[in-house]
Amino acid sequence: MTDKSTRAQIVEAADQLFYRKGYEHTSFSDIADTVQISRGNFYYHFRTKDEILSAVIQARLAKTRGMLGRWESDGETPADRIRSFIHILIVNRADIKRYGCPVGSLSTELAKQNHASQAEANELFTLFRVWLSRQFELIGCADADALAMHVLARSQGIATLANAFHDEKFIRYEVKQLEDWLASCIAPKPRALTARRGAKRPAGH
Amino acid sequence: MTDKSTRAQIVEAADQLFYRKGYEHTSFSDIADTVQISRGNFYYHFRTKDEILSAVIQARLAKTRGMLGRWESDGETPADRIRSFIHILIVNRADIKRYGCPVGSLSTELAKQNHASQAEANELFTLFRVWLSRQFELIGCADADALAMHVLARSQGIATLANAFHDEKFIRYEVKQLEDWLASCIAPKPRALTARRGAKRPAGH
DNA sequence: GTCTATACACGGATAGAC
DNA sequence: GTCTATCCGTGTATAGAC
Repeated sequence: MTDKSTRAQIVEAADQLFYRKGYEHTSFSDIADTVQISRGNFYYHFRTKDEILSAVIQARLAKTRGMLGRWESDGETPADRIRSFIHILIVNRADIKRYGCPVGSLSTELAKQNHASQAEANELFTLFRVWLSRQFELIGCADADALAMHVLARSQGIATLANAFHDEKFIRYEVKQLEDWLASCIAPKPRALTARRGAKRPAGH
Repeated sequence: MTDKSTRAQIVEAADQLFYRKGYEHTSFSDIADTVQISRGNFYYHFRTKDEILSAVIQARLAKTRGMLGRWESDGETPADRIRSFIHILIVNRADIKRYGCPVGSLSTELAKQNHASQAEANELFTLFRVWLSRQFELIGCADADALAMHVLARSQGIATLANAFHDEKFIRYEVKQLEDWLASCIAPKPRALTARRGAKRPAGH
């Protein structure tokens, strides 16, 4: 199974490079050099660069599903799980500062190129969106999806500016703000932000 | 002055294309086709692609300074001016949905490429940052710069997700949230978010 | 299954004619 | 000031040897 190993190595190397240099800015040579194979050789494993991208996205999707599953089982409460999500900004702060958010920056790049894998890449966002939305539903929030999108947007903004200004402290500060927002959001006093209509927990879907 | 006209046309075309397709993804041919000149010709106006990028950024800086100046004179209060900033998300919602934020997406792309014009591009962010910060200072907020960064980050996040999900409604919803946040932020009740220490208005700088 | 050799297209860049 | 012709590097892709 040297084949599988080489293929996996290519995907892993491409994953890193696409994140750090961007998809288009990464060349076949870049990948080949990292994996220590000749350029000609790895066309045996992938026919086109697009195929590599697709494999990379699939790998990221699988990895993300695993992570969400772990948060699901580890987190005591839905609020804890949402905090797990917010906390990745801290965990990955060094990379975010240097390369931005892997999900957001890829999505942005592919959107500009009208790339075929655009939809595939957005699945990553959707994964987080649906997962976050379910947590907010469990808490009993009315506009669970809107809240999920809000958390996603805040995270993206933090990553973008931390990257632009190369500022880790900013991440810590804004993460704190976001955590405070979450706390006030899930335990609303009489005068809540959203029109409170009690916890609606749809059965299906 | 056909020279100046052609040069201006090139910068304008490049500006559009860099925004819509990204810097690297835009080729000399793309620009030449738009301006209706041959590829060879426009080397008379610019020596390298990087020079075009630099000119584009300078043009955007000038345009932005003009816009900030207009907001400055048009807005009655600092809060009005900040609302002007937030409101560009609405004004440009169609473009943002399709191409994201011109400032953020360029900054992200250049960061990944370690491009020489990275710092130049970030000046655009700084322009907004300093301007917003001054408005918050005028209002009398303690952490004016942090608030400015917060507004910038929220805006970036909104643009990124609106672009990924091709969703204009999301922009409207989040802009409303941001405006509400601003209102609560500049007129804090006793239990304010930040440790209130009264309005500190530094004279110098 | 991995390598070398090679072909092809394209983008960036230059020289020189008009 | 604009064009054509051309060069070079490199990203992409294939064929075929080992």
